Amino acid sequence: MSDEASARVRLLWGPHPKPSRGPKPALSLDRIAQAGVGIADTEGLGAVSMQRVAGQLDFTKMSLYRYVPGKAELVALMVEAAIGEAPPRTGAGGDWRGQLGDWAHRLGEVFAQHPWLLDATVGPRLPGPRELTWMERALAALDGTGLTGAERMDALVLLVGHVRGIVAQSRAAGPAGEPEARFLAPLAELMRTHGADYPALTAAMASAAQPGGHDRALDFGLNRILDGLGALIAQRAG
Amino acid sequence: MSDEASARVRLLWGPHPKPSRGPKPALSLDRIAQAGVGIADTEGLGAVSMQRVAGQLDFTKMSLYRYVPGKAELVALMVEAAIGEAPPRTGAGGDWRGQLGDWAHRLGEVFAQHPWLLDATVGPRLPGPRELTWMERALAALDGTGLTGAERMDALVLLVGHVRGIVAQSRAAGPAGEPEARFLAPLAELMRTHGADYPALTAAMASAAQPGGHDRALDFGLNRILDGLGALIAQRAG
DNA sequence: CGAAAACTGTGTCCGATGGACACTGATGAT
DNA sequence: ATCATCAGTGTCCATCGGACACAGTTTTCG
Repeated sequence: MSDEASARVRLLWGPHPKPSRGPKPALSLDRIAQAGVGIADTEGLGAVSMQRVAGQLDFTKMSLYRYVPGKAELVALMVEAAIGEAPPRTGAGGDWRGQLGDWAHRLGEVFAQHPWLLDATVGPRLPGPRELTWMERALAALDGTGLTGAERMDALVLLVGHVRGIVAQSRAAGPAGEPEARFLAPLAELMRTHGADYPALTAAMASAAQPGGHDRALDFGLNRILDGLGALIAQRAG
Repeated sequence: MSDEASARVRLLWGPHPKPSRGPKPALSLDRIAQAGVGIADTEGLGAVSMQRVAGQLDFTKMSLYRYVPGKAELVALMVEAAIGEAPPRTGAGGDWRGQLGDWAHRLGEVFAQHPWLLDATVGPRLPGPRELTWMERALAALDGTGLTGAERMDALVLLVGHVRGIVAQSRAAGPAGEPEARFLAPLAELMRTHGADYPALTAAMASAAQPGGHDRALDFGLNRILDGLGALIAQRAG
């Protein structure tokens, strides 16, 4: 109804009526989004500002406002650009477990390649077509199981929450070389001084510093979730 | 090592050596944190700025910098203040399932009361003593199960990820009255126009608009997780 | 063919943000 | 009594997102 809201929807969902008169646009939504993604990939979402993105494209900050209503919408475009095409349906129709596992792994890879997606997707926002396609794929994998629609949505939220949690943890551990010393070292120092107050935590961390890393953590939670879902599905079927 | 990092640790973990000479401080870390929490609770984390918090306490913005190195540290204090005391150990020592379920519910309540905690706890940061105590409680519940330390950590990440996911979803749905129309209505409109491209999603959403709400969604995922953990624990024991 | 309309990109301005720094006072140890 | 120490203030700055008016360019219509 409100044209501001509908403009926001149209930006992500189209249509994009191309103007007939006037000079041809020198930029495009795609180029702008890509520039933003590039900055966010290398310097984080905090480094993405209007002037920064415009500068990357050798344009003025205000030029961008001809294409994008505001920064929130720019970030939305960046999310759609970074999330990429949803993975195609894999495996047979009945193998919901394999499909969901594969889906979660691919989602984890996307988050790993664009860690700022975590920051960009907190809070209420409007999903784009690609994001909805991702959701569609996961939900379609649960077709044929006896789960209700609400349960399928809940299972999806559960999966996404887990992947996000793993990525957040892996980002805190600092795979990008040096940040490791900025958060893991102070925490290790803390455990050395206050560790006595957290016996279970110290015990768990002592044996948690294993190889395998976050892929193992992702698979651990994933297997628990899929086991739990499997139990429910089997119960519904039997 | 760096005094900037150690100052950040000392802010959350103490000690706070009180100065002998000079005028007595008119403010305190606690009052500052509480003021910030109050603002964030009513207007969101975005409304929290140095001047805003200072104004709430009838002080100048720069006064706060006598107590807090910067805004990031202020937010860290707010998180510690809002997260509250960790729940005491409940139930018997062996009832890991009941304990974890209770723990997750209490964590969900904290997030529900302070939705901005979602925004404030993205990205790498230094945990405070209360936050670590929360973690300690959950890990302690898994004592006696045959899980390794790494597995217990993974289980914790899994639980937290789920609770966060549920809170994020419930915030998007908009429990606070009017925001519902700003994100659910456009999405419903989208499903009406583009719904044909997302058959599984439309089917799931159609039956998902049930009563029960997010408590049900929280319990659904929680039960799946606990079922999955139970299967692993039983396997290790047997 | 010429004029008007529509559109693009730019320059300038604004309020608010986080933060640096020098300064004035107040206080307590010596 | 003196003086180092510390609290709160005032001023200044770069940067942020964004509003607005303007000049230049291109297409359509009279």
